[in-house]
Amino acid sequence: MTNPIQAVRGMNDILPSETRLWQHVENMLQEVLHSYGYDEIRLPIVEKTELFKRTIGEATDIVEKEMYTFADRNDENLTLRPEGTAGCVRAGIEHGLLYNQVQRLWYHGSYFRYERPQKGRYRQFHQCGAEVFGVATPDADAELILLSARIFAKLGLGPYVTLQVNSLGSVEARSDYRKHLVDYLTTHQTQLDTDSQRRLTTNPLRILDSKNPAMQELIANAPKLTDHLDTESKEHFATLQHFLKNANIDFIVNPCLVRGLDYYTKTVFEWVTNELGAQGTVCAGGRYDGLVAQLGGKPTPALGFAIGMERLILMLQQVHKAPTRAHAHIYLMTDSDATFQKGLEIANALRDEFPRLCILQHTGGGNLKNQFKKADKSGARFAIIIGEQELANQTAAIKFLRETTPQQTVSWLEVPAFLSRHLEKHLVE
RNA sequence: GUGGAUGUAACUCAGUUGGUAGAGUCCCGGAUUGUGAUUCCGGUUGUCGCGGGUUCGAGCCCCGUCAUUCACCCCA
Repeated sequence: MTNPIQAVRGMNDILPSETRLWQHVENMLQEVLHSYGYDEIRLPIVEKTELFKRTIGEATDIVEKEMYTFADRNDENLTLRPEGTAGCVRAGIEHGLLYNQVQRLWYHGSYFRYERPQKGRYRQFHQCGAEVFGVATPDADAELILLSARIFAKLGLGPYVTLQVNSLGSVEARSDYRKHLVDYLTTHQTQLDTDSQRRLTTNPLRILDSKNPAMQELIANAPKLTDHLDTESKEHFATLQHFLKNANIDFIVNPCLVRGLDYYTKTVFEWVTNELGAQGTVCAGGRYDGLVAQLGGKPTPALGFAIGMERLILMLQQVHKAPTRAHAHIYLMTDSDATFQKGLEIANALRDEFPRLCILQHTGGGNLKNQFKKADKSGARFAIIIGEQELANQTAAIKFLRETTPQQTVSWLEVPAFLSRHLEKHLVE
């Protein structure tokens, strides 16, 4: 045997034992988003590199060292998308979706970042994102957060997540604050750890987010972003909190919450959990009022969030013990070419009659004992046996695999009626 | 990019100071030539991640490498 080729590091196969759960989560997300009036948009996986450099920020880790970037055959510089907002805004501008209108969009797909894989963090990962364009007022922020809260509630994850919110203020207020913070930190430079020394020039706001216990006192005494907010942002943030309280959404204001991407303004929020080890953020988002104009569109306020699908799935697997296997409902067995042929006919007739049923017809030969073993494993409630005897009599033997009711023999024509009598209603409607 | 842990059967894992590769589950056959999940009997699991080195001899010791995993960094 030659050496088997393995998957690329950090890029995972989602196996049949997991896809049920993925489908369940995806269906639920789609349902909730639709119920809030969001429309799906499907976007390319590859964009021009320039798009991400201009939106995410040239000095961020994502752009500096985590992008899968390559030149195509025409020497165009392209990148596998590391996040969704940039492409969504690009498409919105390109197709005139953002001009003088309110637009609610959602999307779902694969993203790529070249990082060391870890629990809840992979090189190819999946996000489900939602974006709202054209609303400047904090009611949109509130609605978006409520939508995310509904998703966690519907998945039964409410008790395991907490909502953190903060406001970064306007672009001007933020850069003003940044100056104050850098001044403060520079005077205490000797107390900074090596990571923070580096961040002092690249991304000083992130120092507030440091996990190093030795840094906490220094951070606690640092100038507060809240004290440097512009009046409009303050009011915006206050109104948002008011809406959230009245909607009975629990949240905590975390003044140290700083998102990693450059384009955020005013509201930022994260849903975090303790169930995932170091990767606690399962959903994150915020407002980015400047981005549309920055990419050449008419100035348009906007906001959105993204959910990390792998993290959501990991949480569900950890918190509930979700059944993940598909169950057959009926296992159909035969014992010769002629009976197999008849079995195909009967199975297809049943599929016409009951589209929801999963009918597994045995293939691969073997005696009946063997076939019954497989039938048992399939999870089916009924085994339908078409042997030579049944073929001659135009009947089917139907055995109850999960209860002690004795096996019955019914004519071919009566099989559908038998099943509608005995199977759960939702399967045979 | 940095640090720790782990790679033995399809799966979960043993493997003694270095001396012929093990168990359970699964799978297959039989007890029951047309009836499963229980029971009993029998059987197949293998480049011990890969490549070097030390040794009479390496799953075990040494070096390298790849992968997985956890954490840092960063982020969903």
